[in-house]
Amino acid sequence: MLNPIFEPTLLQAIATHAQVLNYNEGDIIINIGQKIKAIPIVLSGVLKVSRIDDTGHEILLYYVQAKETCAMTFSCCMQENMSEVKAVAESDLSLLLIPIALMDQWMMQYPTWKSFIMKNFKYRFNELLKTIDQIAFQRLDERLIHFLKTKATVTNSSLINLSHEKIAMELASSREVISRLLKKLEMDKKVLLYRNQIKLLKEL
DNA sequence: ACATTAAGTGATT
DNA sequence: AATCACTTAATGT
Repeated sequence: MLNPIFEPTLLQAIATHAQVLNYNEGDIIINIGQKIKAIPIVLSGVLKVSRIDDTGHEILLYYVQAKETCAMTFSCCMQENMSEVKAVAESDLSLLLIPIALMDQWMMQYPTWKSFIMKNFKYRFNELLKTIDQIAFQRLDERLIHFLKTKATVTNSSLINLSHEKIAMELASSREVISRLLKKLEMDKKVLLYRNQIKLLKEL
């Protein structure tokens, strides 16, 4: 599956050094403060990366999808640092784990590895800028709509199985506020609300 | 039928 | 926009 991305010799190196791990939906892959010992590449499924503040508030940073890797890992792994973020399996997930010890060597040895890392870094950085923009400049209702939309694309379904409480957590807001915003969206025929479920309508 | 959890609402900061 | 206190509705046992 990684064939078109990496050169043959690198694929061999991956085969001998990397391991594949499978996770179930909801599994915590890494938490804040844990040591990072490998670079994860998503083979299938979706990985959610978020930050947690000291009072337990959570804020969604981005999703990592198939053939992508988590750029935060790079900034952490250079010095064998602790993770600054929390990563959770958003769906059933299959990860290719590459020991960080190989990073330096591979960067010099394999051009396709280097460009893969660079490409991901750039993409991730842009995603982060987007979420910063949202938090800084957009109102919460716009953030909520954006969240619902990306959630829908990520799960490939317009039916979102989340409580208002969970959504509030992801957006670092509170349940009541999310409930009221969703209620407005429902009035505008943008969504349908059920218990633990939200149906997105095409008007959104 | 009852307990538990999700969602809705008004008031307050 | 967040928090509190309270109500109402849905769901599990």
